[in-house]
Amino acid sequence: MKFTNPVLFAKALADETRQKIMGECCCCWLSVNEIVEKVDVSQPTVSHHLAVLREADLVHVREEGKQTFYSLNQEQVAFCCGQLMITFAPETETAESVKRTIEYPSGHTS
Amino acid sequence: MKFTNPVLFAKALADETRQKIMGECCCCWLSVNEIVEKVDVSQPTVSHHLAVLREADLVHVREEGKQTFYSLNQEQVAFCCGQLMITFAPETETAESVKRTIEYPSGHTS
DNA sequence: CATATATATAGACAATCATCTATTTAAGGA
DNA sequence: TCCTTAAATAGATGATTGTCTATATATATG
Repeated sequence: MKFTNPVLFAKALADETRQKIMGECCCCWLSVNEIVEKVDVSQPTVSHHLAVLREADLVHVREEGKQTFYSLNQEQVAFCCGQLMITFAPETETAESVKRTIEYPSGHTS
Repeated sequence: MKFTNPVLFAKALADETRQKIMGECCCCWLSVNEIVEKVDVSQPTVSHHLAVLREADLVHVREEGKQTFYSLNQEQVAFCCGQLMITFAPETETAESVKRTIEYPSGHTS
C-alpha cells in the first residue's frame, strides 16, 4: 500500500465528475469507454480524470489488448479516509472505531 | 448536524494551508490572530480559508468582543469521512466498522 | 498492409482559486 | 471622542484546473 498524501487525496475527490467516476468503478472493472458512456464528458477528459486518480493511487489499472480497465482501490480510499478521520476528528467515536479496526483487523479476536 | 456535500467537503480539505489550519484548531479554540501566527500566510488569507471551512460547516465559531474564535467541528469531519468511506470503500472492513458505529453508537451494547 | 478502434497526449481556453495589499467594520481603552 | 486592535471584505493577480478539439500511439482485424 503506497501512502497517499492527504492533500493529494482531497484534491482527487474535489471534483464532481471525478467522484462520479469513482462511484461508477467502485465495485467493478470498467473500460475507459464504458466510463465515458456514464459520465457525460469527452473521452480525453475522462482520461485526464483517471490520470489524476492514478496519481493518487486510488484506482487499480488492468490493460487488456486495446482496452484499459479501471476499478476503484477501495482499500486505499478507506485508508486515506481513516487517516483524515484520525488526524482531524481524533476525539470522535467513529475515529476510535477506525483506529481499533486498523490495529486489530478481523480474525484477531483473541 | 447539517449535511455537507461530499465535493464541498473534499474541496475544503484540498489545500495545504487549510489542512494546517484544521490541524491547529482541531482540539482547541483559537482566535484568528493565533491562527495567523501559526500558518505563515497573511491575516486576510486566513480569514478566507476560515470562510471556506465555515461554508462546509467544518468549524465552530464563537465571537467574544473584538475576537472570533474557531475550533474544528470534529463530528462533522468524522461524519463526512464516514460518508466517503461508505460510498467509495463499501466493501472494506473499515467502512463496515464505521457503519456499525453510526448504527449502534456507544452505550447501545445490548 | 490498410483500416478501425481504444486510449493517451498536446495544446488552448475559460473558470476557479490562493494569495496579496488596501480598506472597512466593529469593539475596547485612554 | 480618538486611537488601537481584531477580523472581514474588496479587488487585483498569478497559478491551477477542468474541459474541449486535434492528434498520436497502440492494438486488433480484414
